[in-house]
Amino acid sequence: MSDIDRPSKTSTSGSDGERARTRLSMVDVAAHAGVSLGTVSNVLNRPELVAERTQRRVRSSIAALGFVPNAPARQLRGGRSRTVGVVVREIGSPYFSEILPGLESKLAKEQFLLMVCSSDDSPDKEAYYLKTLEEHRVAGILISPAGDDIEHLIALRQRGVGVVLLDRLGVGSQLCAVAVNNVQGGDLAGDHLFSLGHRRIGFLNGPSTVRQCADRREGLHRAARRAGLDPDEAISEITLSVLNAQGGETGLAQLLDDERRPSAIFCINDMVAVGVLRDLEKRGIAAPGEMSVVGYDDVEFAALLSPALTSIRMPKQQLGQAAAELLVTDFRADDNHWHQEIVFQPELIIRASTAPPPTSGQAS
Amino acid sequence: MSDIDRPSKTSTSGSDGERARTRLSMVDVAAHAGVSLGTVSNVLNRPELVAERTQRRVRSSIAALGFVPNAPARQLRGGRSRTVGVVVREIGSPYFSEILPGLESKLAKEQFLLMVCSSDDSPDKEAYYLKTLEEHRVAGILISPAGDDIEHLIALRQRGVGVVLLDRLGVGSQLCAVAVNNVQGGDLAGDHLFSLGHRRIGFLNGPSTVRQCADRREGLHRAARRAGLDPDEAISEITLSVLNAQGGETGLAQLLDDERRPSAIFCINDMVAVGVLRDLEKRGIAAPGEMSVVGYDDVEFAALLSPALTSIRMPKQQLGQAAAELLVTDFRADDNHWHQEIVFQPELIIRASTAPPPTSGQAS
DNA sequence: GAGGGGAATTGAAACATTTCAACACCCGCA
DNA sequence: TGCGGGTGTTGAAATGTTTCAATTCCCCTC
Repeated sequence: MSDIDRPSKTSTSGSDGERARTRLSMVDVAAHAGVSLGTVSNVLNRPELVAERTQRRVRSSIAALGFVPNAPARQLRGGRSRTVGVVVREIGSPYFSEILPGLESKLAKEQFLLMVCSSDDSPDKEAYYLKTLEEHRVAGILISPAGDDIEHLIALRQRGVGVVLLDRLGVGSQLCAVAVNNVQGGDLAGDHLFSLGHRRIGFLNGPSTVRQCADRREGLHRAARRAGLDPDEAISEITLSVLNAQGGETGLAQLLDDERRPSAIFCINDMVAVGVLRDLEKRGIAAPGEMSVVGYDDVEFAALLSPALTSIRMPKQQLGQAAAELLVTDFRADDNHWHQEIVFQPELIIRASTAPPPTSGQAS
Repeated sequence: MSDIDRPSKTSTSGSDGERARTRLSMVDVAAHAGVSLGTVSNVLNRPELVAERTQRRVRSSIAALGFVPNAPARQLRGGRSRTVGVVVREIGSPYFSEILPGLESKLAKEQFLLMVCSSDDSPDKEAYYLKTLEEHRVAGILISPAGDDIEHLIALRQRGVGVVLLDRLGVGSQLCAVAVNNVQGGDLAGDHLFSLGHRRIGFLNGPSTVRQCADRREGLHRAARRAGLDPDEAISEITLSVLNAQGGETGLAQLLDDERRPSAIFCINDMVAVGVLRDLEKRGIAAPGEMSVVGYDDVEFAALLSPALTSIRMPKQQLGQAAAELLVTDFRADDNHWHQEIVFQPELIIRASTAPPPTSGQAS
């Protein structure tokens, strides 16, 4: 139990000189079956052109030799590939891991293989991955962009790569996109807190270069104004560099140090909220008694936290599926293709982490 | 808020006749720069052979034309590719999404691209993906196998594809493997419960065709015997077909119907435990007062459940990283390569979901 | 002024496919 | 007997690279 960091390495027998030197090619199959190269290809790609008898012969040669077609070579001549790239901002986040299954199931059905990349919110790493994916001649790319600028994605599209924005709208609709209305999400959260009577709320946001973050802030401000408050007065925003539980803890510390401590906190995602809740408990501050907390994304376990987390639900499964569908139709629509934007609406899920502020002030 | 299922589709302007017809190749670059094809290739692959002046000329032609190398063609001639396949059992599970980052970061550093596949525990789907990955000539495959049989993986290895078992040991060490000792994990959980005084525990297990499940059961039985109990008496095992919260709820229902209701439940993973906790609360059964619960995996949010979940921690980050490292050395070790198995030890994390049984019976 | 040697460049073969025009064969019909 | 028309099959070109032996060029030395 204590040697968790000291894995037991067990080097065991078995040097393998067995690695196949050279792979078999269709030429070998053709020779073995006594037919021409073209016929083997036809058996594989247009069997209706080949006589029954010949087909059987070729197929049994394939099986006998253990021939495995070479997809790259195939693609070289044939053109399009059956591969799509997925570039997410943080592969480990529950948010993306709840989107991925929707993507995967849809694309697997269409026989696509997924190349999954994590930009870790770095535009450089994103650029590197995009370049690499383009070199691999993927049929399309699903991406949740790291930065605000998406010119490079439009250019990519013009070079013939299908592009669908995930969780983000394009500018001037030059790209297909699937997104959730983040302004609305921020508004819902703010509206909920303000109408509970909160007059000053902390906002643990991500960098505003991330579009989602900027949008949610806008929604939050809108809700404040609608409640008759000055956003700059009512909202104390802190920019986190890491959007996980750790970030939530450091953000909370800053908010508590504030001379005008807020009575509620809106967190940019559920992981941040988790950190806040965890730290509130450690500090002996009651939630929601002394401090209300709202999360974002409504990941699967949000309902199971203590207290159960009020959050903004994103239809993640649908998001993934819709994106995959858009990409697939993008392929099919050979020429005159119209860019589509699908916008889902988020939903406020009220649970146990929000309540009116301790000394319910001047409610409007 | 109510139209979450009715996304607003906004078809907008922009049919693009812009799609590039034919891609440029190195031949075009060569022509533009006034050099031969071979020189362009050298600039890209062995710049030390090419004169400064020429390099500059070629590079500026590449930039001017917007040339993008063709990775498949490259691979065709060059041999090995920079792609690895990852086949997990359930892409959406928090368990795998906590392993993936470790893999990704390590392999990204080595300039590999990840093809991620989800077998959904179906050997057929797994076989399909393995075939497809092999056709793509991936350099290697990291896999958490769906079934017990891994002969096909050994064969794959012999055909020259690097294979590393993830979260599972091979038989007779014919493959590299990274795993956590599951027998030990089951033992830890059982030992904890039995020494708390529980004499009958429910075990929500997965299908025993899954090796991990069989191993954990073995550990659990071992702990029972060590506590002087007959495993068949002391353990009431239920096989779940789906290992998520839903499965946990249905499993709990069965355990409660049992004429000899257990006083504790050991769940095959944390998601199942989540379902159990959720349903216990719904039924008004106190945890851990009336029913103790132990999870497995110790996913990130286990500590945040209510009550905080006692669980078996797997070093997931390290698991991913170690697997990636093993695969990379597998590539480098050209010939006489020794298969390595790295076994991590799990750790019991005691939190608030376990306690002595209500009427502490005859403690040994 | 001839020859040697190193650096830079070239040309062609090779990689494993797909595609397509051309060919062979067989059958029925005039 | 010759001929048209399928149906199957073939051969060769094309795809975008890498690799490597061969070649050119230039400078230096004797």
